[in-house]
This record gives sequence, C-alpha cells and structure tokens, in this order.
Amino acid sequence: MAQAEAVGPLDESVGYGLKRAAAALRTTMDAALRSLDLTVPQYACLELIARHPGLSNADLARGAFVTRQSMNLVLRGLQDRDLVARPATAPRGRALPSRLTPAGEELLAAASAAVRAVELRMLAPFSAAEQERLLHDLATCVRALAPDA
Amino acid sequence: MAQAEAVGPLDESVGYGLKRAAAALRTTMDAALRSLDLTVPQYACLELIARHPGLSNADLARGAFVTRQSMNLVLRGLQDRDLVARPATAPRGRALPSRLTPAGEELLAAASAAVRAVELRMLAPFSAAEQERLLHDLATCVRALAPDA
DNA sequence: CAGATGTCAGAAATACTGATATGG
DNA sequence: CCCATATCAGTAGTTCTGACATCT
Repeated sequence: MAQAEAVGPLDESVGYGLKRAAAALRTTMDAALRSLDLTVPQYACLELIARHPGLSNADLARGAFVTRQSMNLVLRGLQDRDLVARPATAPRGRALPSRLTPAGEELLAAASAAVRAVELRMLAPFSAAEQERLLHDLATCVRALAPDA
Repeated sequence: MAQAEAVGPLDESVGYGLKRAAAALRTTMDAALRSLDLTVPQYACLELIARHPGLSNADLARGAFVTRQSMNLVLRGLQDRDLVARPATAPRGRALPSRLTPAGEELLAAASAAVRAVELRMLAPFSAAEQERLLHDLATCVRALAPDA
C-alpha cells in the first residue's frame, strides 16, 4: 500500500494526524522487519515477552492490540520456529506463561535494533525534551479516552 | 476487544505510545459511529469526499489508509445506501469522482459531530496551543518517516 | 457466583498478490 | 513507453461474534 499524501483541510485534525503517524510508523516498521521474517505483531509479541517474561496469551493480545485469537496464532507460529516456549500445562489457573528461547532472544536483538533505528529516524527532528513531551502527550490522549487503561 | 493497560517498561517508547493512542482513538470512534451504522473507514470515506469533492477511489484509499480494493467495497456499500454517488463513466481518464448525496451529507453531519465529540474528549486535557503543538509534532513524525507524503 | 483465561468455530471485513484493461 | 487508475480473482491473515470449559 502506498503512503498517504497530505489531504489539506483534514490535516487540521489531531485524530487524523495520529492515524497518519501510526500508519507511517507501521509501514516503516513492517519494511524494517521484513528481512528478519517478522511481522509487526510477531515483533511486538517477542518484545513484550522479553520485557515481561511469563505473560499469558491474553496479556500479549492486549499489549499488541490484537485479538486473543490472532495472538494465539502468532504465538503458535513463534513456537513452531522455536523462538518462544510455553509450558504444556498451566502452573496456575489457565494462563500459559510465555518465555523467549535463546534463538528468540537472538532474533529479537536484531529486530529490536531495526525497530529502534526506525524510531530514531522518526524522532530525529526532536530534542530529548521534546521526545519526552510527545510521549507524555500521547499518554495523556490515551488516559482521556480510556481512563482505566 | 478490551483496552490495553499499561505495560511498564514499554511505555517509554514513543512508537508504542503512538500505537496505543491510535488504538484507543479507533476503538472510541468505532463505538461512537456504531449507532449510525458506520464503520471508521466508511466515515473516513464520507469525510474525505465532503472535504474534497470529486476524489477517486484510489485517492480515498490513500486518505483512509486502506487498499484500493477495500475502499472499492466501502464505496459500493455507501453507494448502495445512497450516501455516495459516482458517475457510471469517467469524465476524464479512468477515475470516477465521488460525491455525497443529500442523504450522505445528512448522515455525515451526525457522524462528524460524534467524531468531533470524541476528539474533543481526547484533547480536553490540552490547551489550544498544546493541541496545535501536538498536531505539529505528529506531522513532523510523518515527514521524518515518509518525506514524500 | 463473577471474572479471566484458553480454545474452537463460523461469518465478515481486510490485505496481499497477480492479472487485465484503459487513459494521460 | 511509463504510470496511474479501475476492476477482478484467488489466497491469506485478521477481526468479530458466540460459545464452552477451566480455574481463581
């Protein structure tokens, strides 16, 4: 899919700007991860597990903004590639805690570097203080829309 | 799909914050448009046509961040509901310029008000100057990732 | 009991790929 | 010739909806 160009009057909307920025980031991340045979949801899954070992499928689905069903498929694919490991039986409740395998950690290192490069490119025009401010503003938007998130 | 809660260390990433904000906005807009029997892409299509009468299917697809095929289906659905009208033959080239019908303008007025309310809620914590700054920052992100957009 | 989770199934919308044809 | 457009077809991945069983 091609990038979207400016649409004039609609550029005045913060919501549209948000969507445009998220779409541009998604497209760029997708291209950066393609050589590693990883989709954005797959990368998000690996990153989430690395930062929060033991997350369940439902946790990962919420964190990657996909459904439980989709994350279940993502998780199975990563398990088939020996990038993620989950116990066959739940140690507590029904949740199966996910963990990265050594191969998963290795691939994530490369993927994380690629994604970091994309984010650095996106944030290049901003100072450290401006980046912090933007991050804060985005979090404020989320809180305003979903107070309990 | 449930809202995503905070994920701790990942909150430091502007990219993740961007995705979270866009997801929250999408979910809230979807809920606001449900009573009008409009999906977000359908609303985006109507809004784009209203602000830029005569846009082609390809133009609308880029503006709404969907593929031409998807926009083609959206457009057909809106035409079947007599909200959008397109000439049977192209007046110039192959592009078929879309326009809103009176019914389309009427429904869009309600949809636009609903969406505006959502955006106002999201931006409530910000001053006018801060909103302008956020809009500018988002545009800067887009330019940094896709200079020719 | 309520709530969260994992899982399964079907329907729907969407995206990707490739191909064809038309017009500038 | 090159490029953008509209359209169609097939495949695949995703979402939605509903359902059921399990565990706290």
